[in-house]
Amino acid sequence: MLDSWLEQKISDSVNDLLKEKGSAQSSRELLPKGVRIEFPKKNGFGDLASPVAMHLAGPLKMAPRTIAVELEKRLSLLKEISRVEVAGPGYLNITFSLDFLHECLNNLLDTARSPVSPVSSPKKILIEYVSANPTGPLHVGHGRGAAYGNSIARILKTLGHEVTSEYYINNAGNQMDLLARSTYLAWRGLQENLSEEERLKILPDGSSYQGSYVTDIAKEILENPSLLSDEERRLALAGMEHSSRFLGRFSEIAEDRIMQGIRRDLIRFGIEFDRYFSEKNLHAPDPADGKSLIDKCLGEISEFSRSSKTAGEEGIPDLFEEEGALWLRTSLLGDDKDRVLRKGDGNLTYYAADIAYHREKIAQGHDLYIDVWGADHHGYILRMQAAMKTLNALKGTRAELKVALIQLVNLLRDGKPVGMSKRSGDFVTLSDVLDEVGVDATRFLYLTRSHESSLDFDLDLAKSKSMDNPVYYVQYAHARVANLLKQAEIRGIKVPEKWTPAHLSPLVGDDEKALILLLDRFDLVVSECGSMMEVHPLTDYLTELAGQFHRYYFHNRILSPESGGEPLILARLALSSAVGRIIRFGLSLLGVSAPESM
RNA sequence: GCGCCUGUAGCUCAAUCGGAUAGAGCAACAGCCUUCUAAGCUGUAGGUCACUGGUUCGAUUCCAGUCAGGCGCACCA
Repeated sequence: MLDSWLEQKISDSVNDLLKEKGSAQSSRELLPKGVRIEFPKKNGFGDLASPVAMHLAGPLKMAPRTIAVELEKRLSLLKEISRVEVAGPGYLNITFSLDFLHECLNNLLDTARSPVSPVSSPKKILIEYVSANPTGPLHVGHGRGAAYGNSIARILKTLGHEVTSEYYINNAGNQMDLLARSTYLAWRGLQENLSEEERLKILPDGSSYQGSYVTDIAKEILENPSLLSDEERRLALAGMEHSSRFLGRFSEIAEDRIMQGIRRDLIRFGIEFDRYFSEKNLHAPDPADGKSLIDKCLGEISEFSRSSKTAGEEGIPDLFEEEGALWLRTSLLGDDKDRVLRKGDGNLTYYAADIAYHREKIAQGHDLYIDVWGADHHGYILRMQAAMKTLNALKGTRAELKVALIQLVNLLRDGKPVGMSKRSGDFVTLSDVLDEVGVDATRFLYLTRSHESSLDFDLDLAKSKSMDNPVYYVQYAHARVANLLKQAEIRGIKVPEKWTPAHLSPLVGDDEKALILLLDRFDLVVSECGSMMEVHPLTDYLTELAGQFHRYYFHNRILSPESGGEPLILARLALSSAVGRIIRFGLSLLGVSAPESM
């Protein structure tokens, strides 16, 4: 809040200066990116600093230091600022008055106000994440996408956006067929010794899903007679000749059980979706006209391609038929080649379904669509962006699509990578990791790095309850604050219902000032997370805040100061509880608990 | 071959969409518990920001090229 306040004041001063110079221009015109405010890393450069005089030097044709001195004259008149210094090539180093800092801290203590200010123009956002195929339990890679997507959603919501979250269930296509066959194979295997020949009939290319969950589902089907009809069971036992009559049932049951497991893992991980969207719904024919949503979508694009003058040019891909297939001209947007929607054999591609899915998204009228994908899908981004252009053009919408790619997770134990092969079934599931290290550490550690960097997830570190482990470091700071307030109560210290700046006036130490400045920055950190679509600035910030508080706590006897009496005790308690509040709030955005004691 | 991500201290990573002397945490070394939680704190040491050019008042940041690692390049999903 201090930064936006200062930005405004400097902007005013610049306008004032321009007016005096007889210029018709405004600060906004000369500084399209706004007045830059920096947080000096080192002491001695003021509380906040701005290089704005350097930025203005070019357009105004004046020396940066001359501009800085002019701005200094105006800024130093403000009672909120105790000192302005022109330094280096033309920096403005600003030091705030203590009264003003106390006022800011008082705002942070006011539980009626959110410590995060809302964005000026809230958007309607749909975020799709996880969307793991229902062919097996969530693994550690999915977990990272889940933690990221969920925290971004929480952050955007806190910033005042209207956020809906969605999970796309890829339950149509070959991999579901393979799952059904794998389950069927396991089910047969439980009842008889299958010949190699029979196995090959069930799984012609030999590969299958082999995790223990497949056997579990097969066992359940075997032990619960009501899952299959007598007819289905009879045909299934007879072999693959009538597979079309029973494989669908195996597929349904397997998908249902796996999705149940996925939902259970997600809830345990602190994640609930507003909606699950099933790919099957896109393929199902509408009883009214016999057409599926995909048919309708392709029909619309096809009609648009014929009738619209812009289709096929100006970066708006159109639809065309060639070599017996149906294509979208994605090469218009720099794709290596055009992409197939309906194959020569008449079957639809995954891409076609995904376009229809995004058409359904657009129909809901959001401003921004966020898709969170694994990094291995990056080749798909251009294609999807191309389809969005076409959809926007034909729908007359301006929906924006942002894709966040989540890089790989390397799971380490004893410093060595843990193998994760889905085929052999020995991969580590999210659930295993949660059993071993818990939800809090898992979520926090997933979010300590930019999603664009691959992440080493050290199981031993995650488990360790020591200072190496940032999540304990941060949570411990919160527990310390809670304990201080409890101790104060035990000692009969009465904490006021509502704090006022007068309560805070004893806070004059350098470390106290620094803590207030750091607390004040929280607002900006969260808003940056939102605009950059990154979560790790928040985990970094919380670690820094916790560290600064631990140091403060160590060096200052909060409940029994050397001197200063009750007013100082109260003031320090106020500062501590502000720290507690911000840590609690920040952890909640990460989906991590803030314990009262540890 | 083409595309995307990454290259910063011994290790894992930051660096506020071009700014001041590039910062943390581990690990190493030297210290601090009669106290509101030592799950903590203090100090020392550690760097050719992969390399080479370019853009400008200024580059770890932007551009081009080179090298290295990861991932992806289907009428699969």
